[in-house]
Amino acid sequence: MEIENDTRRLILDAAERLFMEQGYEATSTRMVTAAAKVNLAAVNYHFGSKEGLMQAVLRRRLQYLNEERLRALDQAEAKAAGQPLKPSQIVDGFFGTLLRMAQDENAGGRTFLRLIGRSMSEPASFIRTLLASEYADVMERYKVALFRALPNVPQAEIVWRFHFMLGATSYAIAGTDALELVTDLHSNEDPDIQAAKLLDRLMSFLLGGLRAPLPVSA
Amino acid sequence: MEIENDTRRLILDAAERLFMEQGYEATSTRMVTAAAKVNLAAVNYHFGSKEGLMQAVLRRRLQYLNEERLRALDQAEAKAAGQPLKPSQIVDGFFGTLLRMAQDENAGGRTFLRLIGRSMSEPASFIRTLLASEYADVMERYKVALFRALPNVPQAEIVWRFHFMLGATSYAIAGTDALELVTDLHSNEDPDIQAAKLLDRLMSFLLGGLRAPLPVSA
DNA sequence: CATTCATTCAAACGTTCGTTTGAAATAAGA
DNA sequence: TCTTATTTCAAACGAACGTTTGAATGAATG
Repeated sequence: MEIENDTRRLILDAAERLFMEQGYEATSTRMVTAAAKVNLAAVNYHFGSKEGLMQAVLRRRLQYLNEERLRALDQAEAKAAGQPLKPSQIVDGFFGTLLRMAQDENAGGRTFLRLIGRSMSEPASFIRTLLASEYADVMERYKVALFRALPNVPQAEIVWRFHFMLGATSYAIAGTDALELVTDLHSNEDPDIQAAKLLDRLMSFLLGGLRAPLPVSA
Repeated sequence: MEIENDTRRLILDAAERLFMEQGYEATSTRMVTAAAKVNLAAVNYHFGSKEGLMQAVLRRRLQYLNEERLRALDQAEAKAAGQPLKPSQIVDGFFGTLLRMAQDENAGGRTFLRLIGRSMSEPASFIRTLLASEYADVMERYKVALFRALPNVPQAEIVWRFHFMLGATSYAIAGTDALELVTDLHSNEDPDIQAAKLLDRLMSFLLGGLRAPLPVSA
């Protein structure tokens, strides 16, 4: 009766959560199928392999995320009518779009957000290959926008700073666990408010870094 | 004839490199002992378990690193004679000390640098537990120094920004692989010069983020 | 030289892994 | 309704995993 296969979605949801919590290698197909309450063989039947499952998990969310990112950039550039964008607009289009997905449970919510943060540092090469190909277009567009927005900054420097921004972001969202390494803050706030505050805090930090004085050696 | 056991060091060196390249889960004890050219049982004989090996690998370098960090802070505070330090001094003491280790092959060099970057996002909980305990003292000292250096910034905000700095750094050093996701820069420069430039670039970015205007919601 | 101790070694342990199989169940099409 | 795909299922596959064992080896000690 369903348009979308039920078993597929159950597996994707369970895998998304488990890959987020334990990483790719430490998650077995048996854990996934047990959590999804489907037969063990269903992973290989529907996704071919564990690798294929991971790819499907990532792609399901990344496609929507990166479409939204391109849409945000299109919209800002249309409004700017040929003028360069402000760096804050660009940073918000890229990182703000990501963090706002955390408040959309249909788009994976915080689980997907943390999965993305973790996936960026997964060692398995097929994961980095997938991320690279899924990100290629959107990365190119945003790089060009930043080059235009910061014409006095060497392009190599901008690329580096983009890279630093990615790191700060993926690490910030990958784990509250890692955060507890740094602090012993415990908040009882509404998670949505927490997420909004994180976005504000992160945006300030990223923009400060992006617009910092150039290093002497550059 | 050796003071330090030879097999132990061979295993630690091989494990350091393999854990760095493939992560903890994806590295088997058989890979380690094969690379070290020692018997398979040597890991369990000398380190008790694979977990014990990972702990020894991390501890060997972290102890030296964090001693150096405390030394740098002691030295700067002695020279300041009670006055608060400059943020740049503190950031350099923490992150500069780390990045300068990359140029010291006796301290693990770039291999250890990248292992640290990767370990920060390893999912295995015993790794995060180890990192938390190894970092506890040094983190506390640096936090206090930052609080004093930035008396007008809410302490919670400083903790967050420390966290963002950790993320930007660990990600930046974890992989040239990940970097190639962002850019297609290929450099033929001397690795030492590259490392020095990375330090300059990263320091500029981190300081810019640390001193950025506060978010409106803060 | 005899003895003790730490280390190395080949072999095997039981477990878990990702994947495959072929039959049973269910849905769809003629 | 009969037939044909599609999907689910229990069971098993071989391979690789971390770890253990007990004998062989070597160095140090008396």
